Order: sequence, then C-alpha cells, then structure tokens
Amino acid sequence: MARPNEEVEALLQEYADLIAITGGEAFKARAYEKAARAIGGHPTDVSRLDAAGLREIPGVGRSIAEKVVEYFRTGRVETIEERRARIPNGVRRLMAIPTLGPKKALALYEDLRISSVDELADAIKAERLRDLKGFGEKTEANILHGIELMRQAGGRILLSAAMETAEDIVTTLSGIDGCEDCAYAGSLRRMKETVGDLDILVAAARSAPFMNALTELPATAEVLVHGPKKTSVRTSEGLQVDLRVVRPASWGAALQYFTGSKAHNIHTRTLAVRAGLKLSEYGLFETESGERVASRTEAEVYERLGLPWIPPTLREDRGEIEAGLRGELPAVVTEDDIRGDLHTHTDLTDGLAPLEDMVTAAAARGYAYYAVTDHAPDMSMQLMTDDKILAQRERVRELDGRHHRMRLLHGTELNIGPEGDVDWPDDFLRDFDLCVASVHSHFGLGRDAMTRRIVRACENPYVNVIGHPTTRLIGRRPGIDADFDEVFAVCARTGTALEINAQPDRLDLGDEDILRAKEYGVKFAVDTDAHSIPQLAHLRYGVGTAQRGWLTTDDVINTWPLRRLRSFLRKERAGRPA
DNA sequence: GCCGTTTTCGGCCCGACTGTTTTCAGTCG
Repeated sequence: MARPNEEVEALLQEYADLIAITGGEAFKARAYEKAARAIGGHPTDVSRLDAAGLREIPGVGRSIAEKVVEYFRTGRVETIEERRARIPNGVRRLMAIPTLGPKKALALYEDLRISSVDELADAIKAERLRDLKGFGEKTEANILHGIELMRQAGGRILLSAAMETAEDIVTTLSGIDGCEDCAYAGSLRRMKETVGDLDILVAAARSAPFMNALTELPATAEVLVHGPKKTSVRTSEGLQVDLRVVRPASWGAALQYFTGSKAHNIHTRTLAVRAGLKLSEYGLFETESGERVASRTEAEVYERLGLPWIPPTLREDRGEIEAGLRGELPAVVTEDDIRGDLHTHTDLTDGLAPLEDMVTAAAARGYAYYAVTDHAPDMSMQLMTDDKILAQRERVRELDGRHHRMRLLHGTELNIGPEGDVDWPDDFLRDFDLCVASVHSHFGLGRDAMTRRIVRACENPYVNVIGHPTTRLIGRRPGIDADFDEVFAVCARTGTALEINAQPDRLDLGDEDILRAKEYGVKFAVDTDAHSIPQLAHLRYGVGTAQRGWLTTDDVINTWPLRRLRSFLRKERAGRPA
C-alpha cells in the first residue's frame, strides 16, 4: 500500500537535494521537501490519485501534482532527469555524511571534483581540503568521523527498508504455481536493526520458476548468480537478495539454518552432535544410520534437540538455548500484546495528520488506549504555547471513548534541557495524563553532566517515559555519552519507563541496552513516535527490538490494562516506596 | 514551489550551535 508513496517521497526528496546543491532556490527546495514528507506520510496510495486529488494533499500544488502524475504515467520526471544529469549522484550521497550539507557538498565537487564518499576520504588523507575556503581542521575531523559512522553501518540498510523489499518479493513468489511455503530468513527475520542482505526461502518441488521470477523482478538491477539451488540478484537500491528453493520436506531445517544467527546455529549443531545427530539445512539426521529424524518444521527440529521453538528474535546465542533447555524461555512480547501507543504527534506541532485522523487511525489498529504527545514550547521551532496545548486537551477529552471505546490520554513530549530541566513547571505538568521527556540537543555534554541531566529528568515526578534515551540515529549519529547504568538504576527507583522508540532509524533503546536495563528492573514503553498515520505501523520494529531484549508483557507498560498503566503513571506521587 | 490573501505577490517554523571567520555561513533539530 505505502510503496508508491515512498517512491514519490524519495524522488521528491532527491529533487529537493539537487535543488539545494545547485543553490539559489532555497524555498523551492523546502517546498519539495515538505511535499515529499506529506506524500510519504499520506495514508492512501497516491498512485491512484489524479492531479486534482494530489493537490488536496497539503504542500502539493500544481507543479508537484503534475510531476507525480508524470512519474506514474511514464516512470520518470523529465525536469528531475535534467537536474540529475547536472550533478553526479555521488555528490548527493555526500550529504548523508553528518555535518556535510548541500553547500559543502557543492564546494567539494566544484573545486575538487569530488563525487563520492571514498574520494572524499582519500582527499582528506591527501590533505587536499586544506586550501578550500570554509574547510578547517575541525571540519575535516567531523567529516572523517561521519564517514566512519557510515562505514560502521557497512553498507547495511535499515530494517524497515529491507522488510518492505522482502515482503514484496515474498508476495510475488508466493503467487507462483507450486509454491508450498515462502518466507524471508536471516537477520531480517531476527529483526536486527540493520540488514546486510536478504535471504528468501521457498519450499517447492521445482526451483526454476522461482529462480526465474527473481531475476525478472522490476526491482532487480543485476543478476549475480543464477542456478537451480541458489540465485542472487542485486536490486536497484544496491541490496543483495539470495533466494534458495528447498524441498518441502526440508523446509523447517532450511528455515532454521538460514535464519541463524551463525552463533545460534553453531550452538544448536553442538547439541545435535552430543545427541548423536547431525544438523544441516537439509534436516536433522542420525549420525550413524544417516536417517532423517526431523526437518519439515522448525518446531520439529528444535523439539528433537530437546528445545521449545525459539522465536527468531532470540536466536543470537545470548542464553536462549540454555534457557530453552531449562524450560525457562521467556514469553516475549508480541505486537498483539500492545494495547496502545504512548508517544505520537499531530499537526499541532511537527506531525502531518490532524488529531482526529491520528485518533481514527489508532482506533483502527484496535488499541484500547492512545496517547497524544505533541512537542512542548522549548522546541521553539514547534511554536507550542500553553493555550494551544490546553485547547488540544479539550478536543482530546471530547474525542475520548468515541472510537470503539478507545481511551485517549493527553500528554506531551517535553524537552530535557542541558541541566535536566523541562519545558513546564510542576503545576502545569500535573494536568497531563503522561509526559514523555527526551533529549533533542546539546548532545556533546560531558559524561557526568549528561548523566546528571537525564537522572534529573527521571526524578521529575511528572516525567513518565524517557523518549529515545540515547538519541542515536542509526548510521548517522552515535548515542550520547552517559552512565546508563546509573540512569537505569534511577529509572527503576523512580518508576520512570525507558522508551523503545520504533522509528526505524532510531530503535532506541537498542537490544543490548534493553537487556542491561531489564536487569535493573526498569519498565519500558514500546512507542512509534509517529508523525503521520503510516508511521503508526512502525510499531512492529519496536516490538521486534523489545523481543531481542527478551522483554515480556510484564516489562512493557503499554501492554498493561489501563488501570495498571495509570497507576504506574502516578509515579511515587501516589506513595510508591522509594 | 506552495499558500493565502491584503486576490496576484510576499512570506515561507525559528533559534542555537559550530567552526571559521573577525562578522558570518552552514548545519541541525
């Protein structure tokens, strides 16, 4: 459903970047960026709209509507192609480096003919940037640091992007005659925050129709390997896709094998060997007789090894096998367990959709409750005022219970200042149903000051959830430096939950921090931080991350009935023991 | 390029931070 919207969003964003690089038309670039966001966040499929329908989307006027129509009619937009021809695509990719914007990217291209990240790294090493106006020592260091961050991501792409491509492919292959089963495996199935390549598995008697279909997908740019057992292609977005077709009788063993992780598989194979068995992608066999003892389903394979079926998100050899052998595998939280979203925005601040539309969309997801948490005044660009948020609260109260009896909570996302202070005093905060508080700036405070800052926010009796606690952006910005062990302890003591922000470029907290925080008895909120209706569906990535952190419903406050949640939100104000 | 009006052109979320400069441009949220 959302694919065409995202295609157009990416296209318009690219055009905006190209305009920004060529310069002189700043407001035009802004207009395209705004339209890109609006279309990306639009709840209905824009490929089905005509020009008049498109123009009803805020930020889309005559010119952009025509370009979108042209794109869906011909697959390209002439004026955008012209811009593309003037600026190599690598120049645009330079802008993905933090601290490097359109102006510096253009200077690098015009003065030094640098048009790729690798060339830039080489140029810095060769000290060729030294004489460039506006580039000093610090700038060089910042760029190098940014490139390092990008390389750590190592060509991996965000979970959400991989998921969309994989689901498209699975849908296509599942429709082919003879397909008995089809699924994605690998790190995607384990819901790792980034994915290096896609592993797709098909169970069928004949492989050729599936192998051919993969090579003929519209997204396929290049065929790397084309054989009867395995075919690999590279998509136009540079993602490698490996397809394997197996006999239906081997489905479970193959799925288990290709899901990994490698460490988990080594461990399960060791168990097999000790039991006089041999585990491969074809099945579980008696070592002596070579007889196959299990292979049709994953559960069957695990069972024969003395294990319960292990959710893919736990398969990292982080103790899940030992826990399974002891019969103590946690019942990890699922998307169905989530009763409501506790961190969302509307167009009162930087969201795209009006309150009424967000609430309707939330109700359609079957939530029992839903919190509206727009930004507070300290994020000055959001232009929030006391009057505006009070008027919103009145409207929230009116809508409360109108949709399938879904209860509405009125909250806000506070900004945690450098000293740990927040936007409003206690007597104003008191009347919110809940407050999320997040760090949005001053990322460079020293470790001690940063720790004090967050601890102080946790100690605020009205702060219920610390939003995106590390503020990392995957592949773009490292998390803040703080003593998180101290933060976790204070969260547990004060009844402050930590967010698992489901935005695919955040997934913050990440799985390893969750595992650590859980040890302190911290509670968590899995929230989307949605700024549009489609983003409400990002919840699945937050839930996957929570699973990777071994969380159960008892750990996640927004799986709880409203009564229990409300009691938690009162913090120590209701006489909670210190 | 969009929007909204003051109905046909002028404003477009605004402020802070950083690094390079010596008064400001670029980037970010």
